[in-house]
Amino acid sequence: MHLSEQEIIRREKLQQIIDLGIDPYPAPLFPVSHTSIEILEGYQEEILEDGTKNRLNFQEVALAGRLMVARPGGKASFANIQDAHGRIQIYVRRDDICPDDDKTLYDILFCKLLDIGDYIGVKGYVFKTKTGEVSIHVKELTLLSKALKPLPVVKTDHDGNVYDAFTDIELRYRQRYVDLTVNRGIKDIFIKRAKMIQVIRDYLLDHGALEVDTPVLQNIPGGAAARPFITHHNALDIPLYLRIANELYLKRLIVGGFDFVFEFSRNFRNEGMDRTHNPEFTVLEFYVAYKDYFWMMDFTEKLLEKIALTLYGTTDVQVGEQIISFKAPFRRISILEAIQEKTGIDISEMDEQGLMDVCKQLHIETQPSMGKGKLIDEIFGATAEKSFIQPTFITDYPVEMSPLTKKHRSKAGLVERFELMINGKEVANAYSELNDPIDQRARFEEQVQLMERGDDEAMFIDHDFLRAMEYGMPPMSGIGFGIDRLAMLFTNQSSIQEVLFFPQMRGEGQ
RNA sequence: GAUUCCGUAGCUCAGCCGGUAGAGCAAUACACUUUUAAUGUAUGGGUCCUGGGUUCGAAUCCCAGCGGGAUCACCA
Repeated sequence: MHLSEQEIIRREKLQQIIDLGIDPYPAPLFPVSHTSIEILEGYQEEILEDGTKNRLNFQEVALAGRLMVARPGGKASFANIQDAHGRIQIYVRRDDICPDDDKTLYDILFCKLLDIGDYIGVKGYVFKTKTGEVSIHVKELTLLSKALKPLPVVKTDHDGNVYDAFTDIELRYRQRYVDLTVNRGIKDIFIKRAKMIQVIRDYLLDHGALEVDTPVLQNIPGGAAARPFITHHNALDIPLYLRIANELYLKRLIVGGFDFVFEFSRNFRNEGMDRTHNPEFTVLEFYVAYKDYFWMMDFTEKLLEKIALTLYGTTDVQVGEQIISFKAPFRRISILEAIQEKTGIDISEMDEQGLMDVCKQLHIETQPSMGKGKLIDEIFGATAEKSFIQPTFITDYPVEMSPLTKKHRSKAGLVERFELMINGKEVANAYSELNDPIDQRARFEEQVQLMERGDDEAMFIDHDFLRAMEYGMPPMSGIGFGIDRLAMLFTNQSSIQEVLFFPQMRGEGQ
């Protein structure tokens, strides 16, 4: 193993610590009593008539964290420790932590052998220094874990200027632990993401939903049009697929008598990666019996409004250069109207050849395998999709590209489906779900024909799913939310990798 | 997958019309004994992504590969 000079020095220090009889990785718990932020926000003192200060709280505290900045001196030192919530200054006086003649703990351990990144625990009382900084006067100091690699040292001055930030994107993603440790604001992105998910979960639970788990390993990868990852079960000697969606399983549960189920589903798709696609990603799907897609639009816009209000206290959220308003209700427009609005072309009565001609006219590439539905989707994607910045429900898609969706109650050739577009991207996809088993079987068979025409993303027939439907499936509406995309919106990030702790990377090839 | 840019010390970067490497922070030592990105002086630290090629000589030019970013295409 190749070690840098600094790593060698730290290993030597580690040995010296051991030689002093100090365990660099002690086992006993450290009784943390407060967090940095509790102290920084809660410290109180009063100034007496004679001008002296009287500390009112935090007479005994115990904190643990990483040593991040040290300004050692001969008899007293200042340093910062960083815990999960922030940084706080500590004041270490030699004669306090070494009350006897033996000053080793201060002179050697603290001044010589501790490094940036080491975990320490301190006990003492809180005071305000003469420069006005709330600090911990340390009475007792414990090494909790020695760090053998040097962290990047990122410094911020009082004007908020950052010096020597750890910015290499590849290193930040590969060593997210370092990114989280040294770069301010990274944790906040993930905390916001977690809060967003919590708001959604609470909202669903408040409306009577049941959170469920369904298989990740599936015999038939159903519920979406996508290329799956394939794996193999040794004992059964069968191929298994990592799920591309959980839709068909949640619907089986509705058949079984639940009326509102949801799952945060990690899905896997063996397709390209870019700043909005990771091979594994999270989709929230939920299904509600006896509802239709109009109900789902109402429910969805209220949910998003609630997320915005909870995270930001307002419905207006800054996303890139845009201010996005999550104030319900959202605009609703059918896909055919949207295309007409953006291009002036009315394609509602066109057949496959007519659509092909429109594509040619608009310089959109087509494949012979594309059916009518796919062509309409291509036209929408090329001409209209990106222009929907404010939340908009695009409704009433062609039946060909929606094999799991109920036929529209009044518009022939269309289905009761909507996609929610925000900032030019699809965030959610929902239907009045198809529950007619005869129709469902026919739709699957059309998918088989598409597959034979060369569409490698057409759906497989799931006979068990059809069987379930034949037992009777109540009418319902369902939706899938791209949780990562939603997290990008609500944290103002333009790359999916910034909202995933560990985005997919190639091997480092050691 | 295509195009394009990038890969130099622990971190951030300079050096790139070829002459075998520099800065700041970090580290080490000494001095100073202190506050708040940054005290001073000195020192150490590099398979310049990897492998080939051109050349007397390659971090620098050429080719291939590996890894990453951006844009485009497909997909959520």
